[in-house]
Order: sequence, then C-alpha cells, then structure tokens
Amino acid sequence: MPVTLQDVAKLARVSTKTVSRVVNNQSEISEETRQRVQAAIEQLGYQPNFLARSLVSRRSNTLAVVAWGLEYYGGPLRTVVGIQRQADELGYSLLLQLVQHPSDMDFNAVLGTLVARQVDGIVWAIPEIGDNRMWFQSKRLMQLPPMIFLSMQSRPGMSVIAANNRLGAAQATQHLLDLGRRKIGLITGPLDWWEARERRDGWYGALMQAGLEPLPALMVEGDWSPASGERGLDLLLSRRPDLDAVFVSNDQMALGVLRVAQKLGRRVPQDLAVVGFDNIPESGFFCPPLTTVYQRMTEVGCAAVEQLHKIIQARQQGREATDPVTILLATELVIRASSVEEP
Amino acid sequence: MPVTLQDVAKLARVSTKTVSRVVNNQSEISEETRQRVQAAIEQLGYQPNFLARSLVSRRSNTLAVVAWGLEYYGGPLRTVVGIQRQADELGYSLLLQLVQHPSDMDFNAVLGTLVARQVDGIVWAIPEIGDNRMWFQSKRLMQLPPMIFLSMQSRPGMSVIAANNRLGAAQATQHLLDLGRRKIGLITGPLDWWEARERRDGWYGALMQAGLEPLPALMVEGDWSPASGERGLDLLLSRRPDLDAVFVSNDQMALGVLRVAQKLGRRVPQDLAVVGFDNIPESGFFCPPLTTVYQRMTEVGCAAVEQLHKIIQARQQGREATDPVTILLATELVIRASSVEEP
DNA sequence: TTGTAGGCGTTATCAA
DNA sequence: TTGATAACGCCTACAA
Repeated sequence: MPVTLQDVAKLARVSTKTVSRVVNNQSEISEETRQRVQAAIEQLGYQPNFLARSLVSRRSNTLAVVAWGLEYYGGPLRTVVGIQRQADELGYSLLLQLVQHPSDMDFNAVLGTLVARQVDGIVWAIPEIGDNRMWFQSKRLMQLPPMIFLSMQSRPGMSVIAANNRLGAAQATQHLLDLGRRKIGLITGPLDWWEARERRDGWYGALMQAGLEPLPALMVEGDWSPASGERGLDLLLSRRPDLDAVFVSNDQMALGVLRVAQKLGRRVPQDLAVVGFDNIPESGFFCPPLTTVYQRMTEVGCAAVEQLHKIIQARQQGREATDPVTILLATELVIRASSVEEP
Repeated sequence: MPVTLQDVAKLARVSTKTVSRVVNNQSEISEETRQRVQAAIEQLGYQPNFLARSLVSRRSNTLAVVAWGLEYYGGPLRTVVGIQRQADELGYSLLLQLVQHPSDMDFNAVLGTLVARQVDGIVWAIPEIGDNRMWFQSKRLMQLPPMIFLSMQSRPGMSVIAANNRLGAAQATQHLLDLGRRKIGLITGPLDWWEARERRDGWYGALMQAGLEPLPALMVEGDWSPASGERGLDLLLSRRPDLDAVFVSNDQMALGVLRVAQKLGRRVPQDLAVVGFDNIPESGFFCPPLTTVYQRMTEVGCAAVEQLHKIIQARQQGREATDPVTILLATELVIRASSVEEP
C-alpha cells in the first residue's frame, strides 16, 4: 500500500538508485531525469521510509530523553523544551521516556529498550538522588550509545551538564548579605538530591565568606513542596525568632514561606527577606513577587544535544574517543519585591 | 559489531528462524533447543533490533505526540504524562514533537516526518486556536496513521478527547451562585482558543439558567497570563464596582486577580469570591488558596492512547473502519478559601 | 550519468 | 520441530 522507491523508479522508468540519488540530493544526475523522478515522486506522494534507511545507514537520527518529574515544573520540563529545540535544529527526533520513580527504577529495562530502538544518543535527565547513579559506575557505559547526564555530580568518564546550583545559591545569599541581613536561614530540598546539596553548599559558602557562622539551627530540610516550605519557616522562626532573611531552595517552597510569613504578621521584605530558586512563571506574581534564582534549563537542554551530536559525529567518523565534558551554566538572580522594597 | 540473530544462530547451531522463535516466545520449539538458544543469547548479550523488526512487521510500536505549550503547565504537560503512562502499559514508545507556535506552523513538515518514521499513531495535543484545524478538513487524514485530537471542537470523522471545559466552567459559576453571589464577572482566555470559548459558554449558560443576564460588561478577555488577570479585574471593577465574584479561566490569571484584589483592599472571599481553572500545584498555596476546576488531563492522555491502540489493532486486523469517538471527561471542583471562608 | 547486485537484521512461508 | 529462502525498503560498491 505505501509507496516505495521501487514504485517511483518504475513510474519514472529509472533504477531505484537513481531515485535514491534524487531523494538524497546527491549530485551526478542529469537535470532531465531529475525532473522526471521528482514528478513521479510527487505524483505518487512518495515518502521515504526512515526505518529502512536507518537500518542500512546504522543511524536512526533519534535521541532519547529519559526524564522524571516533568510535572514539578522546575528543571526537567524546561530542559525537555531546550532539548527538543536543538534536536529539531540538528535533524533528530526525540524518543521520550518518562519514568515513574527517580530512584528505584529498572535502568536495565529502560536502557535496553533504547538500545533496541537504536537511538543515536541518550540524555539522562533524571535528578541524581541517593545512589541512583551507581548503575553507571560499571563499565557498561561503553556498550551504550553516547550519553549525557544532566544535573548531577561530575564524575570521571561521564559527560555532565547542569546549572551552577552552588553559584546560584551563593548569589542569592550574597544578595541578602548585601542588603544588610545577618540572620539568614535556609530551607533546603531533600538532601539526598545532589541539587539540594549544591544549593545548601552555596548558602554555606557565602555565609562563611562573610564571616558568619552557618549554624545548623539556621537550616531546615524541605521536600520541594509548598507545604514543606510552610513547616520550614515555622520551624526556623521557633528556633530563631530574630531571623531576618531566608533562602528557600525552590519557588514552590518559597510560596509556602510567604504564606506563613503573612499569617504570622512578618512583613516581607521589611521583617523577613525571601529569595527562592527556579523562577517559575508564577513567581513574579506571588505576594509579594519573589526574588529568585533563574537557572537556564532550556540552555542546559540545548547544550546537552549539542554535545551529544558532537560525540555521535565523532564516533561515526571513527574518531572514537571524545573526552567527557562537564559544563556548568551560570545562573541569574531575578530581584523582586520579596527582598527589596523597591526593586 | 552489534550482535545479530545470525550470530546467535551460528553459536547455537540452529537457523535464524529458530532463534527468532525463541526471542518471540513462539511455541513449537523443543525445550532442549530452546535452552541452547537462550544460553547463546545470554552469552552474546544479544539485543533484537527494533528497526529491522519494525521494517518487516510493518509496525513500529511507536506513537507520536505533537504538542505545544508544555511550559505553560496547564493542560499539555499533564496530558503528556498520561500518554506516557498508558503507552508504557501497551508497549509503545513515544516520539515527542514539540512545536514552537501553535497556529502558524507547517503541519505538512511535522506530519511528513512522523509518517516517514512509520509511527503507528499520532496524538495531536496542540490546542485549537483560530483555524489551525483547517488543515485536517481535507481528506488527507485517510492517508495518515490513526490520529486522536485533544481539546478541540468535535468534528465529523475525527476522534476527539478533551476535558469537559464547558461543564467545568458551569460548575464553577454554579458554585458562586450557590454562595449567593449575583454579580459574577468572567475573565476569559484568548477567545480564538476553543477551550477559552467553552469556558465562557459554561459561565454564560449557568448565569442564564439562574435567570441572570450575562452582560458583556461582566466579561473581559485575557491571555492566560497573570498580568492579564490583573488588568482584567481592574477593568471589571471599573465597570462594575459592585462585582461580588469572578470566574477566571485559568489559575495563572487568577493569581493576578488575587493580587489586584489585595492591592485594592477587596477581601477575598468576603467581598469578592474567586474561582480559577486548572488546579495547578501552586494554587492551593495562593493567598488565599484558590478554589478551582480540576481537569484530569492525565486521564485525557491515557484515554487518547487507549483509543489509538484500539484503532491500530483494528486496522491491523483488517477491520478498517473504526468509528471516530468524542470523549469529554468530567471535571471536578476543588473548593478552597478564595470562595468560601471555611472550606 | 545510470544500473545491477548485495546486504542491513528481522520475520514469514512453506517445505523437510 | 526445524530450516532454507524470500521478503521488508533502502543504500552503497562496483560496473556499464
């Protein structure tokens, strides 16, 4: 039923190879036959079959994205958008593989499918949580298509791209310090997340550098949810009633913080300055609008595909070894009314 | 380099067909050879090649999702999550195709790619805006793999799945009526969106049914953004200072509405009851928490894949004609403090 | 400039 | 129960 090269060839009274040449814009063809073939193609509505092409050319022009947590907005979602944009640019299609749980999942099964489908490369966009990177320690990486890992600790032999979480957190904390705040609390994400630890370390470093002590009492662990932000601020204030600022590790928790502050009659930013992380679209409309750290996850996605493309090209041309890279993209502080009265 | 059926066959001293039988769990094979082949498979680490399999079986076990606006959270994102879940269930992989613009895009190019890649079915998850469905009016649909359209006007010959936007808006409005509100404003989405019109119609119908007149002055058109929600409420109040409730067509605009209300000193919900649409994760933490309409977009995604699967199976078994369906999933009102003091 | 033959890795047919 | 052999649709050598 579907039209094949053969059909076109028959209609145009040429060989399949000739049609192939026309389709692939290869030179060495007379303008006349070219026209004739083109006409036949259009008449029949011929569409080349990618599967057959991939089979013989040993390239599927497909990249896989393994991700989790799209529904939590922050990172993964914007990353996927960036990945798609760059993939389009370079002529790849995207095989999306969302997983239900970020840690205890069957990597073997997922990777098996991707390998079976002959993807040219894989973007691993699952956050590093606990030891869910252990699997890759083994040398199996060699047997897989090229992979790029997003948002994880840099490791030898693996290419990693991420936003500079630590720098971002330091920026946020420094901003609060510059405003004259001295009792700066921290609400972290779950500390088995690499990103949460990095943000904590940024806060920690900034305080140290300012000659202040990052006391444990100033720190509370949240779980990224608004509710945990509420609990977090409650706890912090009960420990340190004189708290004058808080860096919250994502915007959703910051939303909870703002709620509690209002409920308790602490004015933001006069009594309590608040800075979040992520810059989700709503954050500019919180009460008050939230100062936050913007991480360009879209660009992380783009960079991932670019890297992957380089590696794929290199491998195909026989140049086997491409050195793994680690790229940390700078973050940007978006200053709004939750930290400065007149931003 | 990669291990093929042949390699396994050679090692196990059987024919390729026999190996194929083992791999595909076909019966009619002696336990002895079966064991031998299995051993060879494991020894070599054989992985079947999906491309080759698809080529000959004329099934790629791949579904395409064409979507736009993942970054706006509301519908598309959760839909994709649902699609993925059901696709996993049924053994399909997902080819994701995000487009940059929802209306003026080159459908031909997108569909061409998908056809070339031999996808078994397509979920069209781009919102209906203006006349961006025109393309499909032509009979070309017949030449394409089975398609399901999400969130659009029901049309003959096309399968459509959506949340019941009109019902949801009516629920929201009825809720406000039940609370005794009588001057109920509306902030719509862009009216060239089908979903925006449906929500407007729901509001309209509920007011009519209550014997109230849905005056044009009660209606303002927004663009889904928080900023447009702010402008919307400003405008409504300038026209009708006695407004006592407003139904806002999405949560993001509702966020803007809440901000303006607070700025103007209108107490929510005492002076002004507010209901949104979408139930984004943050909405429970707005000030005050937002009453809103929850549309189960995840289930819409699941249903889409289920339908697609049915059609694909039918086609493959020769039963060509499967009647197009239209499915509208019920919405659910989530009552919070923006409409009721003690929810 | 064009055509022929063979192969990519798998499944299906039909005979042994 | 098994095995040759021919597809599937395309591309690449190599000839013509």
